Amino acid sequence: MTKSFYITTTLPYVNAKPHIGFALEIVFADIIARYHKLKGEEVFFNTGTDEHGLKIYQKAVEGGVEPQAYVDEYASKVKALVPRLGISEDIHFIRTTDGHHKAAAQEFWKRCADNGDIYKKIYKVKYCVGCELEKTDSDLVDGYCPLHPGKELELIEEENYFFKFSKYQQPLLDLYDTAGHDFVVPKTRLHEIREFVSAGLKDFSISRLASKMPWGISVPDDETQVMYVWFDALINYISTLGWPLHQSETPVQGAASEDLFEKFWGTREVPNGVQIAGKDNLRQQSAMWQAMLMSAGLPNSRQILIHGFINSGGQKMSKSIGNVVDPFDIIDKLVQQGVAEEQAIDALRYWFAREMQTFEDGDFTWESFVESYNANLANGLGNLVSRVLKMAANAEISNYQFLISNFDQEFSRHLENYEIQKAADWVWGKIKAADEYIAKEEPFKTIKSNPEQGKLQIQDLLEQLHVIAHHLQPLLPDSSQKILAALENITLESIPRLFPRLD
RNA sequence: CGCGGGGUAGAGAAAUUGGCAUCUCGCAAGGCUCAUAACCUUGAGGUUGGCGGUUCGAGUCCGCCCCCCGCAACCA
Repeated sequence: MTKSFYITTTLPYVNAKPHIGFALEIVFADIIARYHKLKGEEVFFNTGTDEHGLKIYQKAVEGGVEPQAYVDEYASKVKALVPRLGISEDIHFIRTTDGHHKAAAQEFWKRCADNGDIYKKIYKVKYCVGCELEKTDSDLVDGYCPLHPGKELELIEEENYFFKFSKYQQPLLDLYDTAGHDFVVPKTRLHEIREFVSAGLKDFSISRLASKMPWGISVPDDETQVMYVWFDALINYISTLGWPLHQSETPVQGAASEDLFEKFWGTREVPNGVQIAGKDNLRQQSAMWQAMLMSAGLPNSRQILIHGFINSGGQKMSKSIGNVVDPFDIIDKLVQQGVAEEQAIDALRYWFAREMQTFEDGDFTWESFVESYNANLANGLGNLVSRVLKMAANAEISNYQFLISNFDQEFSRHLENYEIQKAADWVWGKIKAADEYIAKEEPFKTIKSNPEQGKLQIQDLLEQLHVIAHHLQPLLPDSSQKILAALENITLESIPRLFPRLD
């Protein structure tokens, strides 16, 4: 039986351009998805857009458009950006305004309610008249809104539905103990969430008054309330698989036609869902969502991967500092300097994979990006491809029967553990080894003194290059294909010039 | 004493169970000419934040102190 692999990103909220952090996340997910696909597994790779909520509603109203029209426009923009990061073409893209998602969210709610985990409670919110917005305690500075420090906050009461998160404290702790040390990766995040849950859980509100915030999914059997955005958003992980198949009377456009849920999300005994998210999402992914799944009587996730943040010039990216880095600006900048678009995309993917420590924070500066590009892509990979293929063409070796086309064990182990940086390091170790081989054996000399021996050395190098290109497939989909294609039929004219040096 | 993560050449990072402090970039010298002014070799550069302890031996284990960064719940 073919193994099945499921991975999902979080869904970006559609009120702004996708952030570089999301680009990092989806590229990581894509590398992992491609790896599993190349191993012959059946892969379901999910992303999409989170489209409900107050902010979106307000933006739409400000712009004088219907919320649906507003999110349609943004969703199509996000969707269009996906191929610009070299993401697998067969990725599934779910929108939380899709009909089958809404139906799934309502069914999910019902199951939690049937299990006695949803109740109504008066909810007090602090409201800043200046901003005309609700404020949470963490928004406040010394008890005042930082934007309107003089104004007293009003206390508003409204009745909302709450989810019995507190009931799941022990079940969650049990889950962390039994699901394995790699339930949350890296371990330190598992430790963090365990500490958080141990400290005690408070029930949280999961609805809003429809009269105040109409842009959401209706609460079943209560037209006056809509679901609070992220309660519905998390459910996309399974609604994308067509859950709950048997509850949907009429097929909805975009919904899966076969029962993909068990195949990819797995069962209680063998959970199979892998989620990747930023460190800001640790609680939602590994505590709240897990409690929600338990409440609905569904299998938990298999694994949750928590990546770090990208700082800019040593500081947190923020609009007020003006140091926000847009991933598409990086690509555009490379293109302006003469790098082909696909190569620019691969260069960005390279940076995410190799220059970011997979689960730690990283720092982006254009200078260090260029430095790493020149050292590893231009001088390292690109130059090696040129010199090896040129030698082969000169020696009139036009093709060669390659021996190895499996992933190396060590490389595989790194990717199975989601250690993307270590996997990339492995490949660049091979590149270095090939350069050293050339310096040591000097096949360009041998070919003159002892043609037969020289040919063998060059074939050895072609083999090494083939191994490198094979292992680069998940990381640099375009460049690796160009190298593999060039190896098929080697001529002086067909040598690809990958990653021209930047000034 | 709220929770968690850090501090290792100029910069960024590695270092199984304690066992020669290593790698990349940058810098200096040499080599090579197949290659994208690339590639290879060698070298300079360190009190591993501080003090004390355990040990034949500590970046690693223990104690105290100093500094940095996240989180602190309905910010999606």
